[in-house]
Amino acid sequence: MVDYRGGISIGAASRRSGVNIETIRFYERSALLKAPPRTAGGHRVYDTDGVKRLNFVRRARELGFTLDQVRALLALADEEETSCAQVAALANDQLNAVRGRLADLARMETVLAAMIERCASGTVPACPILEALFE
Amino acid sequence: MVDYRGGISIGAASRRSGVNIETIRFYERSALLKAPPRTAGGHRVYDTDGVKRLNFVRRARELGFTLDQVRALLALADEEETSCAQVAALANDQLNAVRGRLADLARMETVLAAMIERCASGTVPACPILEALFE
DNA sequence: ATACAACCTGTAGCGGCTACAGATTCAAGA
DNA sequence: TCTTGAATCTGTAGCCGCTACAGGTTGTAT
Repeated sequence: MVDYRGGISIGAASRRSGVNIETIRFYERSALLKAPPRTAGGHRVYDTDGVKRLNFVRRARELGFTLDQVRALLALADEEETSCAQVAALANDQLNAVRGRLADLARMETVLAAMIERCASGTVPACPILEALFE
Repeated sequence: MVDYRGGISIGAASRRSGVNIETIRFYERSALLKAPPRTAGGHRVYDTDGVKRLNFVRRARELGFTLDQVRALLALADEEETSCAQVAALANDQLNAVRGRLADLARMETVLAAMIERCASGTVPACPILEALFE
């Protein structure tokens, strides 16, 4: 009864942030999030700030930032004078990485579509897809 | 001198196929490739067919097929009557997966670019990127 | 014969989770 | 208050697709 007062359980924090319970614990182990206070019985207690951070991590992850980058972003967010330039630099790196992957996938799409097209249209003896892979 | 005759070493096969030596051994362990014959001393010996298969795997991987899919493709390639339809089905699955990932990345690109744009243009008090991540 | 590159096996690590097992604690009803 | 049953706890292992060792053995050129 002297429990969770004010705060919420990890399950509730998970529901509110959209971050899996196991993942929250994993983030804590990975020093991505600092360990929250505990109830007398040892259960983690989260407050609104904790949930905010979980949301932050989830959104950053959805944008493809690595855990290292998220750690860096969180550190910057915690500084007194937020240096927007450093944040923008990280975001720019990530934008470039995303664009690189987009280009890769676009190439893959083109090749796959062409292979399937060739397969559907022709009445070739051997499978043109396998042929293409063997070259 | 009774070695490698006809065939080539794993290093040569690696160079010719563009597949890392360690990765070749990993593929063998993963039952993706069957174990090649050995020299008297135990070194792997590859022939042109082996190199062909390595190239096949590399190309399939470059198109984003999982190792399970590559295994399936190789199995289909080894059948007497190659059922092109099954191959095409696998390729289609992969095309859909690629398109899904493309859509995800496109979304990520849009959001990142918008965040950076906002950061560059405005002379806002707090960093707009961090704000956006915190929402 | 010697040197040294290339190869061998086995194991462990990466990132980013996810999935247990087995023990404990919490909250609600009787 | 007692009892259930859900939620939480820790610790460990697994997933994919490699990559990187360590420590030992072969292959080849001089």
